[in-house]
Amino acid sequence: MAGNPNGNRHQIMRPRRPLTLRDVSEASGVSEMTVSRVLRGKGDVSIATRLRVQEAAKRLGYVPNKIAGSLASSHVNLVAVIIPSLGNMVFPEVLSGISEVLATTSLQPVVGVTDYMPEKEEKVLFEMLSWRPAGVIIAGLEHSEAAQAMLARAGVPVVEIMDVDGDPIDACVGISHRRAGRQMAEAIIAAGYRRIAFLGTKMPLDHRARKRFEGFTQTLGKAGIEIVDQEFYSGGSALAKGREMTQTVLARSPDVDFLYYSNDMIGAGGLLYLLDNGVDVPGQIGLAGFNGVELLDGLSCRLATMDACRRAVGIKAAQIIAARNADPALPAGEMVELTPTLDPGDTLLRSFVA
Amino acid sequence: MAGNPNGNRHQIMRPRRPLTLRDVSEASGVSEMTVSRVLRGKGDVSIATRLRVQEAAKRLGYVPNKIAGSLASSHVNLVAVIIPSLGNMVFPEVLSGISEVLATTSLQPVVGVTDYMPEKEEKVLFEMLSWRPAGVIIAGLEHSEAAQAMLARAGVPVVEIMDVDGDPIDACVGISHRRAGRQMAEAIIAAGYRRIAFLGTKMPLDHRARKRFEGFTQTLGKAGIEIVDQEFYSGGSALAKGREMTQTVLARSPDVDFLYYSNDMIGAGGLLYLLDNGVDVPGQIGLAGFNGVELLDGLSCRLATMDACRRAVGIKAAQIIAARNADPALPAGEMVELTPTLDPGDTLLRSFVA
DNA sequence: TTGAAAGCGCTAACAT
DNA sequence: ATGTTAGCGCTTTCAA
Repeated sequence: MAGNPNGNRHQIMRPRRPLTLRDVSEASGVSEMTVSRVLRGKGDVSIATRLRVQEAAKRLGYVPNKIAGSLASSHVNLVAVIIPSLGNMVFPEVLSGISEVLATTSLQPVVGVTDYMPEKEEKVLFEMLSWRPAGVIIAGLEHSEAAQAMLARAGVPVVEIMDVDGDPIDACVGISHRRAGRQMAEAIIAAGYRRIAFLGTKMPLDHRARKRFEGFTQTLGKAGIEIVDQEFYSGGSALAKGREMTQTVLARSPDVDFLYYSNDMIGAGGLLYLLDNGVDVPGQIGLAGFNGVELLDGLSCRLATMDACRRAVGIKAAQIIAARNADPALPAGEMVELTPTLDPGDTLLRSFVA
Repeated sequence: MAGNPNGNRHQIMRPRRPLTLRDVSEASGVSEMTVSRVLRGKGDVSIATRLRVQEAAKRLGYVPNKIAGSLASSHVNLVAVIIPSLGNMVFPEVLSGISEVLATTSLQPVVGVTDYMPEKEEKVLFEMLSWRPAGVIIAGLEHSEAAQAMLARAGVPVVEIMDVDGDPIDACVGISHRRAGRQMAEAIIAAGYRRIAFLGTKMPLDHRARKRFEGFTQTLGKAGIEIVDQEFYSGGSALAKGREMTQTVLARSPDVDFLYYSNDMIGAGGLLYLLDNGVDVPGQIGLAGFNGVELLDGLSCRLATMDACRRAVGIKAAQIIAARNADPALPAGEMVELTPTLDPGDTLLRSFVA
């Protein structure tokens, strides 16, 4: 420092090899073991050594190698989160609940996306398990046999989320989509609608939408009502698709009085279409979607919907992982069924009965 | 198998220790090394041994340990992707471009979210670098000094995305937001609007929105026009916020004739508000947003916008990482500026001049 | 409070 | 085509 006539040449050539604990050890004159203790904040280290080590680590720009650390300690702070998609607003909200909780722990979420494809789910799961995560949060209860076997053998907490209609491998947090479909059917019937159409995603891929549909038609059936028409879609902008599908259904079945959509975005598209065409909503035609997508707050007319408790699901799932991680002796198989609330918005006539 | 009178008791007790290569080796009677070769598909292994090993691995349910593998080979197939948010439609689309390209390689994206907070970015980056990823894709050109130092020292390809207005550390893929702001200003002026307001996110956090704003006001200034009013927001549903902000601005500055929004969602909220209130769009008031959010296709009136080339950015960034990963001798510092296209939609009067 | 030795589960490099 | 040896960079365990 004092009087060091170092010229202003370029920085010292950096070694292109990543720094190791040993580099910090040599730079600070402290054993590797003690450096490791300082950097992890474990064990008793004198304040003096601690400072020397920290200074050296910072000066060198040392970034610990978690690969080596995890191998040595057989502890990985990663939680695998496997979801079908990031392209709609539903899973990002689950994620945000998960992140929020894990941020209070030493755990970190790692996200894998399956695009609703079982083979891809299997692949992503295998890939993630090969990093030996501390836990797995995975959407849905339907998985290939291989995937189920992997989850069962993983030896870490597994939380299946979003759905409770089925047999969980371990823990489970979600809502009953069958019940949600039934509840919506009841509300629609109570409001006096009778000629009801269903508009949804192509469903073999989306088990939750399928279960809602099943619960829905089942309850209608008990009331002696049959779906008047149905229409399915796959790709594209959901809003535009909702418009198209609605137009198609109305052309084919001009006498429908209710449209039940498998998600809010296509529902909103349908709503906009009807309003543009001067249809009396909810007098002539009522509508309902599913999810409680906050994104749509701000439409001139609020679509009836049912909240899927997405954030709450993420929070609870992460809490289970965190708790079991902190205390592996905790019992497995926790089951949490959340209760979605029906929001009639402006597109579902209020019924006279409660 | 034949004649084995095993009762139907529960499955064999599974050892709660994860399986290792050694287990597969013993089960198949093949050396660990050869098992390793089979499982990685590297090196010459006779078809017979290959089959024996694969059978054993599948039967046992062996999942390789990438932690050990990566440590031994010092190759990690992870690409760190660091973005500000998953809650709007912009970054998921970038991600999908990245995934699409990486899916054709052995690399895998791992996503970290910063919530537009520099400290969090630093933390997430440190955390991800400690897994020694094969590359880093990170949004923006503005990072804390510490973050810049980490990126520069990481020893792997770094691609800064979404923005080209600044000094990249290594490679860079994006659009010029200053230019985008200027271009939009030119179009608005050409269309004859003069009393222009700006409505946006609170900007210190969002450098790209800030740069658009700067380019925008700069070009207006050259034409002797000053922003009539401005309004900023932070949380909440963007659509609803767009409504609110628009109402606020109109109340405060009833004579505005153009509203420039920092993103499409709030722009759409504003548009819906104006239409609900019978304002003549784009005659009395014109509007424009930014991003080219496909989600909004399906609104009765198409908002003028500018495509941020999100998918293309993701694709190009991933290609750079993949190429440099395949051939580390490739030159660093590649710079790709994409050209956004202005879509006047239905909310920006066509100008007479080209 | 600090250090030395052993090894986590796998793969590179070198046999054979 | 297959096996053997020596680590990868860290942490655990034990000793001082």
